[in-house]
Amino acid sequence: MLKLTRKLEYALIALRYMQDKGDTFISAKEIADMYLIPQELLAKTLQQMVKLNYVKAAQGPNGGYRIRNGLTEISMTKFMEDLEGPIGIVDCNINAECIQLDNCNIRLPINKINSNIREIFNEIRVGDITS
Amino acid sequence: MLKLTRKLEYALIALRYMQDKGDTFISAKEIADMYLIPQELLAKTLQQMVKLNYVKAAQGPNGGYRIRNGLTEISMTKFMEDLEGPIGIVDCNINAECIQLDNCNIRLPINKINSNIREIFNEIRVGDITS
DNA sequence: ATTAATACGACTATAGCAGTCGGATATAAA
DNA sequence: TTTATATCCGACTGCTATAGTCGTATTAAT
Repeated sequence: MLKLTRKLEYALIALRYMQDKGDTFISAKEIADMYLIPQELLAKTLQQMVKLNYVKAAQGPNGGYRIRNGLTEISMTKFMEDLEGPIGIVDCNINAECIQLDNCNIRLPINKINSNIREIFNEIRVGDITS
Repeated sequence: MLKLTRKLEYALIALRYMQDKGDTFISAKEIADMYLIPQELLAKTLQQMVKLNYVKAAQGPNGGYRIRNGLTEISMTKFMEDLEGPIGIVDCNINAECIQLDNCNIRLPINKINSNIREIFNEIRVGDITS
């Protein structure tokens, strides 16, 4: 219950590591070996972050990934939702295809809680974790 | 990501319904029919809440469940953890069997976030949802 | 007795997540 | 110009927590 995904964990670990390394390109392999993360999975995650313009990639030998400038300023809500889709502690927060809907007797307070959680992550920046 | 379990949803829906009905015993079937919830699953959840002394049960015809007095005052953190075990957005919040541990470079900030989330649910009482 | 309810353990099913594999492309260095 | 090392990307398999089902026993009102 209320778990983060591994992808998110791996992404944050990688970002923090790259952050420490400054401007040089770091390969997925290096990070995977360092933190005992499945390399393929981490690579895919990094590639997704390339598309999101979170990191920059360089191919070929001595290639790898480098963190984008200013990334640390974005909120965790944006970061998480970019990687994993909308945060919703129940399904109707996301797709609203629940057979209940109006009938549901806990909908409003649950929605409120969901907002609270998004708010928490809004106030945390990626840099708060990776620095 | 960051989902509540169905069990928890069903429990809250049931509690709210029972709350509205006052002192009479309500059968699992009645609630299940009303909210299109799998009856067996709801029944098991209610039975778990009996053990937790959250609700009182009466067997036989006209039996069912009744909400315990004062239940609405307990925190959502306690409620959720009683039903589903510890809240932990990552595994090391719970069992600490991670191969990383000291090596992990995001452990502290992630732990902090976990505390924040537990804090949110600490400040919400069950009655805030069921009343 | 019959009926309608809880009690409870064992079982199966599902789906989202985690991880793997194969092959293509790019590029730096030898 | 060949080789080695990296990203890129889609398809695939595996796993596990959650979700849901079933059977049987027990209880109690009518």
